[in-house]
Amino acid sequence: MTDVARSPTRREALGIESRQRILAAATALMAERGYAGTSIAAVKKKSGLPSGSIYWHFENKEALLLSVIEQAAARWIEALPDTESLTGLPEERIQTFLNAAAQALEERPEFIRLILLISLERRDVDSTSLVPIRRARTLVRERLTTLFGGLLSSPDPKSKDSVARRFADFALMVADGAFIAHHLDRETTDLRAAFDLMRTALTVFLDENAAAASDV
Amino acid sequence: MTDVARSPTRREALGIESRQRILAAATALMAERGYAGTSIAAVKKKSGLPSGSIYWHFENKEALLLSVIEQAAARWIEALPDTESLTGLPEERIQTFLNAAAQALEERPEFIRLILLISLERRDVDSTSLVPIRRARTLVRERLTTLFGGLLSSPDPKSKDSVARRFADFALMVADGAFIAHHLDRETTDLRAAFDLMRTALTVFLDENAAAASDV
Amino acid sequence: MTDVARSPTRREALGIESRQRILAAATALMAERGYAGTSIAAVKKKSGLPSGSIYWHFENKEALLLSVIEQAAARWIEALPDTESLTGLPEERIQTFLNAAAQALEERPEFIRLILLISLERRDVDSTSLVPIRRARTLVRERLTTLFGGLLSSPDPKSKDSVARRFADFALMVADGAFIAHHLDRETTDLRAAFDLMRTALTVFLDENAAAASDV
Amino acid sequence: MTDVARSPTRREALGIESRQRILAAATALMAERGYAGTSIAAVKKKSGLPSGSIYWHFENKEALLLSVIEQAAARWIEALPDTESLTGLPEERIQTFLNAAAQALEERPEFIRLILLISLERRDVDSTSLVPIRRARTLVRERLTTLFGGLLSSPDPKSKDSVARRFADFALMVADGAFIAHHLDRETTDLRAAFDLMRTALTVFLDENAAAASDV
DNA sequence: TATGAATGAGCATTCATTCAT
DNA sequence: CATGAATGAATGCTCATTCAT
Repeated sequence: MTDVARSPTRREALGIESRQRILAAATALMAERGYAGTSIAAVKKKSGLPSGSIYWHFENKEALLLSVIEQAAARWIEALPDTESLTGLPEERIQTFLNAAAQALEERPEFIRLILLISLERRDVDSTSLVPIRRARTLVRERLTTLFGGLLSSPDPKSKDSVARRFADFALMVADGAFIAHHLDRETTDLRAAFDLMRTALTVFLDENAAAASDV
Repeated sequence: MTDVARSPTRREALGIESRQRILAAATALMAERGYAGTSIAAVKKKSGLPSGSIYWHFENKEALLLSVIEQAAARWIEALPDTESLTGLPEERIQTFLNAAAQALEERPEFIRLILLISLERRDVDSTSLVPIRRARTLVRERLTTLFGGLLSSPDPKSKDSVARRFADFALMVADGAFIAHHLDRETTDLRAAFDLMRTALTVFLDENAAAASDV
Repeated sequence: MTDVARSPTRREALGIESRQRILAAATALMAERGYAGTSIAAVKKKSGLPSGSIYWHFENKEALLLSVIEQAAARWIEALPDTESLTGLPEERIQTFLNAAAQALEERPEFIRLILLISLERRDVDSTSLVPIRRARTLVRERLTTLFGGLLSSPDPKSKDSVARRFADFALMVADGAFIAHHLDRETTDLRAAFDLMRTALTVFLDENAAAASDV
Repeated sequence: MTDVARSPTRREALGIESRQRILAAATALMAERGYAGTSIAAVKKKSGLPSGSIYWHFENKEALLLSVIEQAAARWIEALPDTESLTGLPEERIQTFLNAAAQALEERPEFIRLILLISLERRDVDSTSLVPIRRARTLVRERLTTLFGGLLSSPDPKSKDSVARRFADFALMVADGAFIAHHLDRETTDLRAAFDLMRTALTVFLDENAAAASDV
């Protein structure tokens, strides 16, 4: 008896849609005003579903937040290009990856906004909501580490990985910082220029690394 | 003996101290839990002063937030070294400045935390609280621009300023991003390493700029 | 069996009863102490229902006041006899009507008390609550005008209506004034005597009118 | 040793003026919004004097109300003509008196408004504030009784007084009712017409009384 | 005589949550 | 699966009043 994925009944499908509507409303509100600033009444109003339904689908407000973050984190990861799909010269691969990241930042700022806001707001209150956030960030860092590792030319795999990791951390920092700058000083900030500068920096690091490696 | 600027009476001095106690409590709480997450009851409990007194010193919660931010922004600026006090070679100056910035980040993280949290949380609610934040950031950016301008060697002052400004933006981004990384992935993040990487990047940019300038 | 106007479920019936309990408590309190003098806590205590329930049934205190007034106005009108039901000689009809009015005043003074108090207290604050009051008074004035119109004997319908209207205004004034006298100087005031005097006055007016009409 | 009314010192005069300013502000506010609807903060704002000063001049809010009412009642009585000053035929005397009353109603509605509002609002809370109100009304009723008594021609002084008293009560009722009508249905109410009607009624009563007296 | 600062009880209202249907 | 009614704790804020100066 195989576990055949039976298609949901009409009733179930309706339930799934309701859940999704609540999740979408909560995501938008929490990304805008934070967790404490988002009332169940506001979610009810925005989703169009009665508050009772919200508590049918989610145990409580905390659980709703967790689902919101999990979904947002999953989508954030989906938006980033897979490192394996990148080809060409090192500089080209970096360029492609950073372009994709900058584009994701510009087009779907709500996810990063949500992640940053919640992680700042909830750190000392309840850290369970930070788990999926950390998991997602770790995944992104690993992807970046893999990318840089593939571009470095050190003979020592251990030091290579360490250098790649440092580059990855640096890239993530610039991305976060760029988002905040874009968010806070939108008029005076040129997001693309910042990513260009980062690309230059990373390319230079790579070149230095290549030179150091050939010295050996 | 003219009656200029009479010193405050005992009662007035007490009032000033009360105000300061409320402000300190509110700053700590809002930096930790955000604006919406900080209740007046919590401020009352933490400051030890009755809620009526809070409303005697501040018109409402919004006004309290504004005062909190203004004080935090002022202290944040005070903590940063003045560019004029920096001496030595370009690399040394950058190093000194970044060291001071990293130290401020490590020792007094609450101010940046507050600034980032509030600017994310309140953006779409009420932007008046963002005014002192933007003012402080602009001041820091200008200080950085001056620093880099003094180290660049372009003959064209206009392009020099433009380059210095881009470097300043970049540095601020890395600083913000570093704070977030430090905050979110404390175990896996090496703040000093990130600032070292930024220093390297900036030094390389400067060298490239020097080379480009001598080409002319 | 069509599904028209289904009877309320047990829960719904309970809700209606709750609403009615709140309304009754608020009516009694507001008629006694006015709008500003009636706290939600007092309504909660008197009705026995939690404050949250009050806000479930009424949007806010203002809306509760409006409902209170609407209900009171409706009952006030119900208490007054319909002019069409009056028979007999003019003097008898007037007597019957005034008796009913005096009785209503004595038995259910709360409604007039509420109407007078609120209309004095809220005039310059928010006049929406005066709308149902004005509507009710207009209806009473029209009923009185009809009554007097039926008793007058002027050949000119226009002047007849104008005279009837003046009599109606006058009767309403004496009724209001009688209530206040009854309220303020209860010991020294004889409500029935006042209504008797009014009846005499109105009868005399009618006679004068008849004489004037026959002169033509 | 006569009780020479020494003129107040400058300091005292200032105090009297402050007291008067507070009283004026409180009168206006309480006549508009009632006692419960008038906060000390509002009196402070309207009078321009600090709340501490209000409590220096008046023991508490209740005492302030009492002073407000006493002053208002005194002025209300002052505004009415003395019955002894009235001369001429009975009808003329009534006309003069009612004209003065109607004028007072139109020109200084705040006093009646205050008296009616407070007496409705405070009846069941604290009746001490009703004492000066009752005293003032009694005085007015007596003045009216004297006026009518002088116009009546009954040989029996006891019955004469009783009739005069009934007329006085009736006149007061119409006056109060006229004020309310003027207040509530200003557009549709003709205050002068109502007073004219009352005058007619009173004159008729007097004539009837004269006829009845001569019958004896 | 006057007053600005303070106080805690009380205010109207919203909150997250429960539950009978 | 869904929902409208209910609940009482907690919210931001105003209140009448006190008191050192």
